[in-house]
Amino acid sequence: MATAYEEHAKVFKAFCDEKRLRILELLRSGEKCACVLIEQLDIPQSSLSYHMKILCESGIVDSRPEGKWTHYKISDKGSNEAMVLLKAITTPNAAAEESISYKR
Amino acid sequence: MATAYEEHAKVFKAFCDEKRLRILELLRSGEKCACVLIEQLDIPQSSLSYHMKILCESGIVDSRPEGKWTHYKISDKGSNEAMVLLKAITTPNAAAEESISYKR
DNA sequence: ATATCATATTGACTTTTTTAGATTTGAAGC
DNA sequence: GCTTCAAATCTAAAAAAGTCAATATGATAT
Repeated sequence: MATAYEEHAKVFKAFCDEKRLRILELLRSGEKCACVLIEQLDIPQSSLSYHMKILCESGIVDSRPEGKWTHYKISDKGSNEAMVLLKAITTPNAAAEESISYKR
Repeated sequence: MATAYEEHAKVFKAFCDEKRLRILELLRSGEKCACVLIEQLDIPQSSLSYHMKILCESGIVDSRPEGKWTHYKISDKGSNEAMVLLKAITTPNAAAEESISYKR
């Protein structure tokens, strides 16, 4: 059973790798076929597939199989959820503020 | 020389580890001394120090040395920059939209 | 200056992540 | 059916990240 922390970490792992950031940059200009990503990034097919799996499982990217091809695009829903999560993680918890900040 | 992608990846690495997320959760309730974090997380001192270094270098956490102690807190500036960066990474690039999405 | 305490750094080790060739799967066309 | 092509999975190896005891550093107190 994954903790909430592990679940959250998984989301941000999408943004922790240089190759995945380059993939997202390419997808910012619209939906792309895997073949285009492989060509533009100049990486092996298995490597792209590995990173796309991570991006899709984190919810940041959606895949749309169409015949032999798979098209990928940035997920509005996933992106917004990541924004909300990041905000939640870094926003002071007012109710708990002013609690003890050091021992003794 | 680090690429922009590497720089950006570094920011999100702050949120990619379960322990660091637990540290941030503790800091949401206000500034904390390292001693408190060690006690609450039940991890060795060197382990906390390792994670605090990553959090501080990513800009998400600020440290404030005070005599023998060091106090840590979430950085508003760093958090906001991470939000802006995440938004930029996942927002469609209107100018480049509708470009070629597959070969041939 | 010596002792003490808090944090940082080092080094050896383990675990996790990433890489890339080989193989498999699955859909389309013949 | 068989062939072709795209993508996913497998496998082993390399690289990166995390762990933790031991040591070093740096500030305070005596």
